[in-house]
Amino acid sequence: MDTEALRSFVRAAELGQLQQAAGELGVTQQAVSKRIAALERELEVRLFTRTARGVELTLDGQAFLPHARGVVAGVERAVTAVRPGFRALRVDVLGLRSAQAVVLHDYWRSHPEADLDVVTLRVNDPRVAAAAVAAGDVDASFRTVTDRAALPPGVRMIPAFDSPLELLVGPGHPLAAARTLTPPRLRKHRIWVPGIAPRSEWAEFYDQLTTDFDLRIDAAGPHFGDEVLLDTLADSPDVATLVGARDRYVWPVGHDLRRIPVVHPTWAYPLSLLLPETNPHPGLRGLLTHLTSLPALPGEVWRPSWATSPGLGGPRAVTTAPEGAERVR
Amino acid sequence: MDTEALRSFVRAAELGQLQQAAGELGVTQQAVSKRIAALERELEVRLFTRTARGVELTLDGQAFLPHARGVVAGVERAVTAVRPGFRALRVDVLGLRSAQAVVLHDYWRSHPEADLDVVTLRVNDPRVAAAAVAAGDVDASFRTVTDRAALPPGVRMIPAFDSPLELLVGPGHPLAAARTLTPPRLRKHRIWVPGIAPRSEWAEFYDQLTTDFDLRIDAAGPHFGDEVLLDTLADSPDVATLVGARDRYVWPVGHDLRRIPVVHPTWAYPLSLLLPETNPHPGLRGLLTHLTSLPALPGEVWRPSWATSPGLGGPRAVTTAPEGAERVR
DNA sequence: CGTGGGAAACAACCATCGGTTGTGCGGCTC
DNA sequence: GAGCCGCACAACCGATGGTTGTTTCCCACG
Repeated sequence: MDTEALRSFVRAAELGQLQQAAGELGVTQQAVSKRIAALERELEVRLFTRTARGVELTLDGQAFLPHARGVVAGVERAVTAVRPGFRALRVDVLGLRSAQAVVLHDYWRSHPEADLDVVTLRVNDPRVAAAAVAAGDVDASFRTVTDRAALPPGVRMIPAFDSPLELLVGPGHPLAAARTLTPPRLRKHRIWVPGIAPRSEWAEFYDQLTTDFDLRIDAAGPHFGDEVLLDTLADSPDVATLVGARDRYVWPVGHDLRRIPVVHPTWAYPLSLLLPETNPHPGLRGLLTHLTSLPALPGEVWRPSWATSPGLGGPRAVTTAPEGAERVR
Repeated sequence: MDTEALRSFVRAAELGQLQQAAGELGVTQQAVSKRIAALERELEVRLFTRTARGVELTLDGQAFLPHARGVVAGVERAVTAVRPGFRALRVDVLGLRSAQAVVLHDYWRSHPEADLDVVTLRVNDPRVAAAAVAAGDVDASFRTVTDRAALPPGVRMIPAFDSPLELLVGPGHPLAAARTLTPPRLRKHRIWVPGIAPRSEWAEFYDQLTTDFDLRIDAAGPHFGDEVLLDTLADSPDVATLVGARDRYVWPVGHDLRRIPVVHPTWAYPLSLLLPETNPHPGLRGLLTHLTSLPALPGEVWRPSWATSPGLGGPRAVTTAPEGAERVR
């Protein structure tokens, strides 16, 4: 079935004339007549009764019309969904349960009219994500490239928001009862953060954390999925892990895991957003505004060196970074 | 855009292979490849990345897929909406505000899963409606053919339900304050029922009513629409009309019209249903069951002669007419 | 490191389709 | 009854979408 035929049918039904419909569609009356005839042949029903001054819907035609309209509208949406420059804002996140996705969800809930596509590129290397941004495959990506030289031309990186870390432990862990924790209390406890790719920004983050606070962070070993991690934590009396405060984790009620904020200082993982320097998606503006409106972390905050080095935008509070938003057209 | 191409795209995306998709669709791999290529050319984006062991959706492909699914499903629905034997049950009513439509609406509300199309044939002659039933254009029609010989072959008529009449008057009418009315009290009052086609079953109904109860029913004159009728009633101190108790009429609050039931006896307009004798629509069964489950009119009931003559099914209560339903396959 | 296999793309060919112009036909309208 | 309006039919033609045969590419495996 040809969607052009459906379009012709809808227009002809609305106008009550093949002639006029043909004119609007930029083809001859005969072409429209053939399209309708083909449709009728395919459906094996008559859609129009032909009268002296046009056409009139049969009952079958009346029943068919709303469906045809729906299909035509669907095709329209389908095309605009991928049309470069018109499609929905497409933002890459690390995972659908990450704090990034939560923030995006919040944004969408407060701006339901925003056309937003949340995708996961399924690549680890942030440089690959940056390349995807450069190529226009995605309009923005919540990734951090710690080495500015690795940023492809045409892509810039701006601070997005700080994700505070929490300790996640099972009920048998010695720290399980704490309401909050300060870094010194975590010394000598084993912190297990599996699946950290070597030389990634996460590896660097935990390296600095380990050094600055004299911790035992075990970032080695493959990650077999959140389920395995959570199962292990639930049963273990001495293993803990770190998660973002806004990351979504779900576990069976029996696990009885505890999330304990770390304070004095709060450990903040600074999330960045990669976006094209030129011709950013118009929908980005709203997202950036939303990001700048997020409240800053309260109290004393620790960040990794790259977030405080002037080479990458300097140590500026997220709440006072309007330039990033303003520079977007 | 060709919906076959969309179908191929969806299937290929699900299977991750053009080859298999081609097999399922009954065409060669090359055909599917060309369809996808055409789609990509039309959309000006790549939908798949080609790998050694199949295809994988690009981000654009991922964004496009749900829309493509929607369109394919829409086409499916559109086709079944008119496919003879599979389409929704299509019932003709005199008007969307008539008691018939109200009953159908009740039926649909109690059976939301029933696929029901309520249509108005926009013809006055019940024989034309009967012909539409015979031709299969509609599956049933709430019409009454008083002369059995006028029923086309293959169409039968069964009693549907009785519609009790009420007097509709303006606030200035002498009967406006009555809670109920008996026929003798209506004598000498002018009852205006415009738009009755001569020799129609409605004309016959009012003829018999006039004769049996010695009324002044003025059934002449064209009907300029309910608005005109209601406006006239609202202002007139001596004009009344008859409406079905379940007919939906709406008027401005200022009109202050009154609906007054007629009792001892209740005047019942017997509604009938025309339906094909053979191969009725499967959905009809549920509707007929619903009709037989409607409560009979309470008290003393008057009906026109054709509803009580044995030639057309005899005087039987609607509530005791299961044969009609049972005989439907 | 070459090789075989699997999957998609490319090429050539052909029937069909969808578009065009030209013409016929049936109902209104005057 | 003549003219007009609007749709259908006919003939024609380039584009399209299908086929078979062949090539290319990537990966796995010996």
